[in-house]
Amino acid sequence: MRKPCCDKGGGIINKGAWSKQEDQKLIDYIAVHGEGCWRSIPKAAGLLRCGKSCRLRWINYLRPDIKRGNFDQDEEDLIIKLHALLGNRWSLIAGRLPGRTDNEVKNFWNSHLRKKLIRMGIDPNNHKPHQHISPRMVNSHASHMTNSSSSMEDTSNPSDCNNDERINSIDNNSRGRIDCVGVGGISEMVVSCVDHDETSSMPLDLNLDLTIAMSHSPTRTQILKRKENVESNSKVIKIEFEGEVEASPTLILFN
DNA sequence: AAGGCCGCCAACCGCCTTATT
DNA sequence: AAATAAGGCGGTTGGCGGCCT
Repeated sequence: MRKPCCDKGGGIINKGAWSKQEDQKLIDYIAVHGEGCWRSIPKAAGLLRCGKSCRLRWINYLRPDIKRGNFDQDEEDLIIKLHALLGNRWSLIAGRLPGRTDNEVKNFWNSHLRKKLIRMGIDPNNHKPHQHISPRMVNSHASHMTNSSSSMEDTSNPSDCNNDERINSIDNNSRGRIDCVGVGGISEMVVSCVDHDETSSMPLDLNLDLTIAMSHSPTRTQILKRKENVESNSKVIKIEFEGEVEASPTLILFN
């Protein structure tokens, strides 16, 4: 059997903020040996930390490919929309934002986006408008969220009024299907539930595999093609780009 | 200038899943 | 197949800095 991750017995384990020396030791060690068995890294690198702490420090702060600084409008929009689809699955959401970590996305959501949605009259938990907010206001909210990058936005689309209903349906019905519909590219994400008994008490288990292949050209992204596989009880949805359309790569899903 | 308040964010904690024996 | 360690994830906390009174 394996030994415990952290030596809770007697060894002295540092906690709290990392010093520059500790950071450097971890960087140096991983530069030579790569990421590997986190449990053995502290001892091997000469750190008085537990393996989990080393992993967290590396993943959230020291990794060279981390994109630091403010979130741009595209990223903000994407987080809001992915949160509507996935809920608090921060690692999944962060996976769609190159260079961002789950911790960073989570913090950004809790400190900025949640409050922003509340100010707009949107319940950040279910992305539904509060009772006193009219559907018109929701439309203007949707418009605001995408106007930075979407040239295909059409707030007069009556389907927009039902957007939050769809979002809610995937939150409450785990084994859902995402349909991409629209004219001239993907104009909206339609979430409908399939293979799920409304009356069952099955726990939420959103099994989505949103595989996105980027266009070879940075300025031209491609229309989504949806593939569906049925694996066990859940739908796995793979999304690839096919054909070309002018749009922001990160927002192609939601134009 | 000092103290209080608030927001941000790095880090910890504990639970769940996956891998290993 | 069962037990257990390791990894991964999301919720929460605590320290720090900036702003306000």
